[in-house]
Amino acid sequence: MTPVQFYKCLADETRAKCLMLISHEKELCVCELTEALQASQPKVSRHLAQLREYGLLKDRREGQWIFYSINPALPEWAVDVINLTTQKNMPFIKNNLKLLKDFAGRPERTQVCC
Amino acid sequence: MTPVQFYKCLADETRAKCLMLISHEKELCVCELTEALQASQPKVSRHLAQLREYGLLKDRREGQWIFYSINPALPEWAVDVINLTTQKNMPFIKNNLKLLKDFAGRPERTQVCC
DNA sequence: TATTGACATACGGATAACCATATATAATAA
DNA sequence: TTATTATATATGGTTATCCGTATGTCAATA
Repeated sequence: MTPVQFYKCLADETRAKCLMLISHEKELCVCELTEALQASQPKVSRHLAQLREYGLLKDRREGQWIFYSINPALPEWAVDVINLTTQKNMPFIKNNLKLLKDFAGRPERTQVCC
Repeated sequence: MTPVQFYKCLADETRAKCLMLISHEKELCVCELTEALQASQPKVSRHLAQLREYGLLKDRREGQWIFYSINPALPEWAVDVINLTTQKNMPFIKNNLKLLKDFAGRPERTQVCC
């Protein structure tokens, strides 16, 4: 993983917000992100697939849902960059967090994350 | 400056290496970066202009040379990201630092940087 | 003032990135 | 087994990004 590959993953609004929301919420499924971003399902899914392929996210299935979280195998500096970006740019995802909070269809988690 | 705008600046090898080399050396001129990156002058100049326009770099003229350094007006989190990336990815710029060190045509600095 | 060296910018053309739409898969429920 | 819900992938078109080449600008010097 070169720095350039890593930053290409962050250089798109959909991907950046997915990472920041997941960094903030620890774990989110595709439909939650679709709602929070007000984006189409294939669009969100495609970007999540890219983040998984590049090793930034990991996924786990629970019933019909697939939950995404930050890949613990990611280099420490990259995790630090994601968390720092999230903490210092909360206004960037403020509206998305509200949409997520107001989303009625959020699935129950039976397993605790991490 | 949104996080996405910032990371688009880092999502290109030429720009990422320019930022990392400047982060490491404090200040570099265009001809030094052109040599270190083994790239064409217009290519380097164009990317530096973009980094300046987005507020990541500042420039100062000294005679014929234009020296670029990290813009002190940049948000702290962004400076931290650049420095962290540089410190934790030295192998990525190792060859470029050697080319810079071996470059015979480096200009003298009459002013001290920063 | 003419020349040289350092740097910036303008202009196409090539490539990569992104998106909407349609369709496929996988689990669950009827 | 059929239908439904959640998610993934494939296809083609559009836009953005990047680059090489040519040229312009500015300062120093002859």
